[in-house]
Amino acid sequence: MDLLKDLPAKSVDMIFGDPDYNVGINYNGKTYTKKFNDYIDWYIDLATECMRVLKDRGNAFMMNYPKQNSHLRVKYLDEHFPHISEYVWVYNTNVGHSPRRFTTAHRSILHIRKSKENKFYKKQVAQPYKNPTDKRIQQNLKNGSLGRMPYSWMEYNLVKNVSKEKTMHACQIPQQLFELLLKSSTKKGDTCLVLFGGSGSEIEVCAKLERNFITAELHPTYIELMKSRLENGAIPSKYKLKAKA
Amino acid sequence: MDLLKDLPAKSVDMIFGDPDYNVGINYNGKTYTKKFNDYIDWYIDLATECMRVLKDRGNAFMMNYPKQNSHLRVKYLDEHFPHISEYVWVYNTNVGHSPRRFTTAHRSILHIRKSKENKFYKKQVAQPYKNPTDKRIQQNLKNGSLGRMPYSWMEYNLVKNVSKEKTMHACQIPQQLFELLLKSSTKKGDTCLVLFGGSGSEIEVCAKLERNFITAELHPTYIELMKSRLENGAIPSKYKLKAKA
DNA sequence: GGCCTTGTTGAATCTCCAA
DNA sequence: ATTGGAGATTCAACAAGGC
Repeated sequence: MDLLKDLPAKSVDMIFGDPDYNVGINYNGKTYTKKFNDYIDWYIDLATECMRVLKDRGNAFMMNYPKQNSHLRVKYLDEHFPHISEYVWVYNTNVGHSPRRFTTAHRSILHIRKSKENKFYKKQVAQPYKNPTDKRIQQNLKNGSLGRMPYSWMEYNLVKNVSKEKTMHACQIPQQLFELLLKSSTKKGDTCLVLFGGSGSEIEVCAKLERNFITAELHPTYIELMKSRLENGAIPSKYKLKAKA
Repeated sequence: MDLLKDLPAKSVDMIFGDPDYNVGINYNGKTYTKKFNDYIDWYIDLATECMRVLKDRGNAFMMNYPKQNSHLRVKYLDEHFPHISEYVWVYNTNVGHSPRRFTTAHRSILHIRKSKENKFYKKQVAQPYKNPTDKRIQQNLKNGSLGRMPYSWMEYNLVKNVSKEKTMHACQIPQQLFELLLKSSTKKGDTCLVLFGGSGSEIEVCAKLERNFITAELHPTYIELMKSRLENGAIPSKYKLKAKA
């Protein structure tokens, strides 16, 4: 948060926030649970700073559970920003099958724009058509169309424990998901602010796609992880990494 | 709304609400905000009455766009009911592709329970397993398991113009979606309250599955439609149909 | 390579017990 | 009485490994 306050206003093109959800998960020995209302107050402060550092035509994405994002939206965002969309990341899961309600298997992502004139690069995130054999679709493809626009919902698998992508970090999001959001809202050389770098998987994507990044992560162990990941992956060191230990 | 106020407290097992979403009308800034707030006030009143008539162990489902449901939840539901889940209905679409954000292709469904002890019938809505060839899954099936629990998100196609299910009503929801919710929360002979019967497709499902129903629809034309649908479908007249014209 | 089998584990949820 | 947090429970999905 201190790092965030030091950043100049209107300085970043894209923000991705995937904070702790306040559900008592153990992050390498530490848990960070607060009362719900305190958590929301903190979340609003965080979002306020984010919106300050975001450029007027930039895009911010905040991921959380639906309830938390509803409160952020109603108690803060909707009062200040008229252009907000909600997206959902949906996935399959094999845990937590409650007998009295449906199992939670999605997250909310709020897309906040400061103006209607936000920069957005639809063509960079074209998705494969659902029915590529359709005659009209084939005509589209022949005419140079790269695919359909993404919808407000996207399905990606959770990063499973056994997956190669998986690190020691407790709750990684799939790189593909972040890549979609990043590509949709930035071009090469643009600056992306990743709140809570976590395991560094977002940073890796930024580097691969040649976006500059700024990140903050509280946990020293994760910082080491991120650093080594960047080095071992032979990622050019010109990308700036700020870390708050 | 008047009909709703006439219903006795704690008298229905399940409520499904799919109200008008208050969209399609462009007001300029301030007017929009006022109209939106008026809408939310109305929506809260509606939900308040619903929760009054719902049995203690019943289930209510309110469908709307994410923003509207966020406001309902934060400004009313979360203050009174601790057991709320948000589900999403996701679908494919080929309209409304905005160049500056992802196309809205999902709706929010709030599942409100008055207590943790709500009646819920998991077995009636078992879904197919994702990997039915797994030996352990096959063992489950052999032991009488009907499948896995549904997740918090479900994909069903929109009711298209060309579909047989389609009537003249503007925005029908798929019968399968309603069927899932109905089966999960009621048994034969239970009573279901359908707010805004619309074209009567929900009523048809209630009748088919032998649930009693109560509904209200403002538009006389739709009431005629519903009636003829029931009659032509040779549906027993024991099911009570209240209509407010 | 595909197909079958098995290992592994959970930003899920439930159940206690203590404050 | 309520709340809340730690620990136990559960089970189905993914990945990997073997044939």
